[in-house]
Amino acid sequence: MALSSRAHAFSVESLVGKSLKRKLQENQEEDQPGVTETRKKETLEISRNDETEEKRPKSRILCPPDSGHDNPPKGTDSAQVELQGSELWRRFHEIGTEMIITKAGRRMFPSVRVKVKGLDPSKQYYIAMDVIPVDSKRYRYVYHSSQWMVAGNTDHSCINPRLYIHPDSPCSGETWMRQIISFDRVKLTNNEMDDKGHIILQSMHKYKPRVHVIAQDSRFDLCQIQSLPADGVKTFSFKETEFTTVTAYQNQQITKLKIDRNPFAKGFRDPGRNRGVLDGLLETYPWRPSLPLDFKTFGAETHGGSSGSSPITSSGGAPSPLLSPSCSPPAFHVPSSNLGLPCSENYLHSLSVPLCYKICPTNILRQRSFLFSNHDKPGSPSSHLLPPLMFDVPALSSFGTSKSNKGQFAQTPSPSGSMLYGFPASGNVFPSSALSRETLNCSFHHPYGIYGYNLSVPSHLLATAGHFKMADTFPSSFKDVRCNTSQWPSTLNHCL
Amino acid sequence: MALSSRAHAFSVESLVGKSLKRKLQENQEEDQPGVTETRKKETLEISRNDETEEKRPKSRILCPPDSGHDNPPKGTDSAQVELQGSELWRRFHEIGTEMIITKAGRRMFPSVRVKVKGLDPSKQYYIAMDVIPVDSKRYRYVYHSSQWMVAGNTDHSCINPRLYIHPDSPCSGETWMRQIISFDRVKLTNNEMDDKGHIILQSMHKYKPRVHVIAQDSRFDLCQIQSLPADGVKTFSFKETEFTTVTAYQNQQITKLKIDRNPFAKGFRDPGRNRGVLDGLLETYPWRPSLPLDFKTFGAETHGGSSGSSPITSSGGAPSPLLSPSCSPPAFHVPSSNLGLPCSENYLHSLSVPLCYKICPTNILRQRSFLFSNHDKPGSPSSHLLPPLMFDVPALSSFGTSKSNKGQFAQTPSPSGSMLYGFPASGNVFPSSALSRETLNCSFHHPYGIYGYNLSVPSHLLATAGHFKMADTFPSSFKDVRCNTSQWPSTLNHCL
DNA sequence: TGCTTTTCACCTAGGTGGCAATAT
DNA sequence: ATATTGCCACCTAGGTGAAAAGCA
Repeated sequence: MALSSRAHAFSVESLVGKSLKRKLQENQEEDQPGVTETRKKETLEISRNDETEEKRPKSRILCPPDSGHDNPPKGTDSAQVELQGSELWRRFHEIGTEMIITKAGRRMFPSVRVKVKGLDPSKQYYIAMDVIPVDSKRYRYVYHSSQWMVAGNTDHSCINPRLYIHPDSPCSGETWMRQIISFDRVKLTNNEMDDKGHIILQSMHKYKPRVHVIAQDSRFDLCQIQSLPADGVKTFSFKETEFTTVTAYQNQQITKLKIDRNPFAKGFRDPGRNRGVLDGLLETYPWRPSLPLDFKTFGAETHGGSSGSSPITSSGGAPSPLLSPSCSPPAFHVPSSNLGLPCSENYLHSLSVPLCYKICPTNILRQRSFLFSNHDKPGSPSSHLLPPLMFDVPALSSFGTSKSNKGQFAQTPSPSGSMLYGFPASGNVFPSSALSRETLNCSFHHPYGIYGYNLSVPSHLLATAGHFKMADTFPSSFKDVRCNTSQWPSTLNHCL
Repeated sequence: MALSSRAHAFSVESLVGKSLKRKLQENQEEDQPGVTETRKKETLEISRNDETEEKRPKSRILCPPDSGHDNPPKGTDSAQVELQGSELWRRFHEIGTEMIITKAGRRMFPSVRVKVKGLDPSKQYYIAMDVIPVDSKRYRYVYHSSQWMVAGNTDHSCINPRLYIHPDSPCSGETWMRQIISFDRVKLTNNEMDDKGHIILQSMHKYKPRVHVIAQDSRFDLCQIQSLPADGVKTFSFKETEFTTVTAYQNQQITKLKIDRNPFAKGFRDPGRNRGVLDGLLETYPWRPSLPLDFKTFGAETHGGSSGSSPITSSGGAPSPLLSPSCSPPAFHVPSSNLGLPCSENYLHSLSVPLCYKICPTNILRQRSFLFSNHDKPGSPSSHLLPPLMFDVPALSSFGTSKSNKGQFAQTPSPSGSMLYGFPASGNVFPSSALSRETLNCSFHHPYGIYGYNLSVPSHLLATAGHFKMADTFPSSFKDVRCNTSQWPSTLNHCL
């Protein structure tokens, strides 16, 4: 790896020394062969919680700092948020996380990814992120001591931080809870005049991202609210996500870790090193249920972003078959499917993929084909891993797909696709995947529209049972095809 | 350009001859220097309408074939849909449009893009697309005659076509009408077992895309509807968008036109030809308000996709400063801004960009900063050209941006970004851009969050006036920053 | 003999850190 | 003496048609 000559001159040796010590400790934590993924996670949680606002042993779920507040929010009372990829965050945090900010805007790496629990499944929520100053100090990196030192004061009190509303907002609690909520696409800028909606920060300052869960007032139509309720907001932050803003990396350990973990920086990786290829795979496959290969290279250099591949078991509700990776590459994760198929090699970072839905192959299933609609943008782009309701809905397209469909998911780029046989309806139509499976009475042998989306697949639509009576829609003259739409809904109602 | 040897052997000469004749005609239509953009458009409309279902001279707005139907839809009665990029479609249609279908799914080129009028601005609509058979024939391309011949019959009556719901759905009529509604990301497949939501077609058949405007029943909460109303659907189709499905191009004129017009096929363009570079620019800048350079190369080969650069004036409401290109490259268009700045060279095809909003630079504007929310995913990815409500909202960030912001828009990739100072609210909060401008009392000198999105920016959120009282949100101890959210909404209500 | 599938080079589009030039 | 900016090579990710191979 090419290192900044300046940084090299001052701190290489001390940094490397430090780094190695930490690695040894981490290996002890993370690389015990007999420890289950979950137990490893818990171990990490406990140690991590030493730094978080609220210590909850054996759980990484973080209660908001303002819980029990005088004006208790409605609809978010029991909300819990857990940081995903906390191992990677922690590794950066131990070194002293730096985030580059540029005029044009720079993504965060790692990015903030959370899982939310305790929401009312039927309520609508906004989820948002902002970045607030950790203190009022300006910092300066001292190379010879490899430390950040206070270099002055800054008054942040008059700065209104920009709030980044997660693009899937608003969305039902159920849908939010089924997803990994990712803020991958947030960009940081030092341009005070930024007009691109990026989060504006000052360089050489310390900041901390926050996540807000905001209840949508149910009295208002989702599309007609004129203002938000005065309550119903719960805020979460994580100590390990603190970072110092820079315009160029100061600590070369940070540089090294970024290069190692961020797939977009792969070009700077040292090809001679042990990791490299396999680590890249790990980042590409942030979550893989059962391939032992994934963990082969979990040596001294791989744990941070990838050892976290240990799934996080959802604490509320049924354990999800699609679990979150501990690493937080900006990539979006393509769950292999809840059927245990391995992910194909797709780094679906800024992929735009059609929503997931599986539709009855009408040539095979001549009778009414079902389509399910999830109005809550289930395949939302930035929601990783956890398949939307859609994912279970699907169904009959598995017939005959064994040969052709494997390894094909995520080849689609479209961030837009929402495919229905009928009409979109509520995401709450099928509260459980079991229902849709039963409804469809189909067997599952293949992935069902498991497309991880990092892109904002703005689909708030979704599959619905439905069908076109083609015979009706095609008069003998095809010149003026008319869609007698009154045929649809009555049929659809059967499915909904 | 390398041509299929087979195709070449049979039909090169006749095809080229045909092609040249058409080009001459088209040049007559489109390259009269004294004719305004709008008039050119109208000329084309008239000739195009010769082929459309409903002939409406001087207007390319197409009434749906089913208007006046027994069961008149509610909420879509007056809906009108006009095809964008019809010049390009028409050029393909004259040759005999072919669309490649593959197992993995192939995009359409041109893609279907429409503009909708006559909606109730405050109502919610879904907009969807499907592809239906034009007839029940199977076709075969006869090289020596360069014609498609009937080769057999097919029974389509039992096939349920997949309906592709536009990812921005549901969305208010106002927002829909402000956008070019693009179906760029639709993919066609010949895989009957497709589980990726692509539109399934049979090769060597003729099809026609349709666009459906579907009224959302206002009695239901947008997020809680269980089924769609039995009425309120209006369907539109365009003769010039008919195409024959193929697995490999048959007519080399089609191949040539695709290569010339589709930026992704640029690698196959003949570098020695006149067009090439500048045509590429034209496709990259589908709409440019005033740069004469854009039209310099409108020679024999450029009209189809780019001559359409002539803006289409919105028939309903105030003329939009951001108009649609006639061409339909799969790219998404980055309007230079409604302020007349030229687009930077961005082919924002699968770009994911943060929503557009411009926020008061708080360092300059210390008083309450405004943030506007458009609940209707205004910067939606697939909605090209026409800026969402957001675009006007912005405001004060123009201070001091003159130097740094030019040519920067669209550098952002995030399909997700929704940036607020406060909370998202309804897209109907600011029914006109004038309002927001007045509200903000700011001058416009620069682009305001003009980000074209092709990606599904699933943002149905949006900017709202708002502010963080940082002094309140930052207790002296920054360890546990708490967001006393009760502070927000009351403030926001002032703005909403 | 057709038609389909696979693979490929060549594009678009954009996210990385390095590095030299330029501010401050 | 630092900090910032702009440009770059090098990545990821995916959309093209060509051409060869495969299939019926």
